[in-house]
Amino acid sequence: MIRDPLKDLPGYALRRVSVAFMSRLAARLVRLHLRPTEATVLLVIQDNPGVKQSEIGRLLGVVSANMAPLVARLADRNLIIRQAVDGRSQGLTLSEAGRRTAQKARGIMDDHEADLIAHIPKADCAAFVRVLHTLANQKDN
Amino acid sequence: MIRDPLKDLPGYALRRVSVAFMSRLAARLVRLHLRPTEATVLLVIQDNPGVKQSEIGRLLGVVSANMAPLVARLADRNLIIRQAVDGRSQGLTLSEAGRRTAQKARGIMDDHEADLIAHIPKADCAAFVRVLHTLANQKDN
DNA sequence: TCAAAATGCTATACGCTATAGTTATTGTAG
DNA sequence: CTACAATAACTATAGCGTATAGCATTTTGA
Repeated sequence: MIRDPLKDLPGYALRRVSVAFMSRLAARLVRLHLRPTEATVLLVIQDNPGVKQSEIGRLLGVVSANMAPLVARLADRNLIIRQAVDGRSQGLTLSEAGRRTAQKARGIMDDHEADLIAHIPKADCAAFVRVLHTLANQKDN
Repeated sequence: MIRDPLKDLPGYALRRVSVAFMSRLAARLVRLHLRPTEATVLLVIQDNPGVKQSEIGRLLGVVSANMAPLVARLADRNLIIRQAVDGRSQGLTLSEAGRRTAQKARGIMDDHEADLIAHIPKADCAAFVRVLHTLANQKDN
């Protein structure tokens, strides 16, 4: 057995857990031909009809350069509808197909979150979630 | 303010925290011209002189196809030395320069981990670390 | 001894991230 | 009202970590 110098680094464990978690989520979403980020964008639009893609980007921490092709893909698949709200920005809404897909995506993501929770010892779960939210809501750059 | 349907998903928070954490680590390591994975590989070699790259890959969860160019880069920079242990595998050791770099990398990573810990409310820190290790050591694929 | 496993490798692709730079529109301060 | 700054959407490009497929060689073990 070889020594593991990263054994005791919480940050490294965080990274490993996140990667594994994300890859499982991606595997579940292939059924809908959605990438994880695409799915999250669909959910945001579902909850905020008429939202602008720049607003979604700010919320999710996705720069506009990456929002553009992402939104274009969803529009090309007729999952969302773009309607100009003024000369430079468009409001995004789910199409009928988009609503169905978003609903399924929500189910998948909820299941996936439930799986995560299920693997956490009950006694520590609340603290764990609390810390994650603390860290996530820190203006960490 | 727009609604955030991901607000209450711990898994999503996990992902965001991990990404932010990694990007800060990467920023700190540019000084050594090391990527995060390269730094972790250096540390593993430092702690396990003569280790084979296949062993490192298994430990860190990096497939051999990705270990090959990674190790080649470190060797090209004369940070590590490859010595054949048999016809197909090589033992990896740090060079003098590699030892210096690994030492600095360890310092950076320790500081980085300390920063993470510092941002966690003390009361929940132990539980948080416990959960991370639980999740990390689950056979999650 | 011979087939299976292991090792290192190339080529290639995907997903998320980022920066730089463009065009057009809107907002605002003088 | 004009000039300048900010906003929005976008293209092009790149870096990093991840993955699969396939290959040549060597070692192992039934």
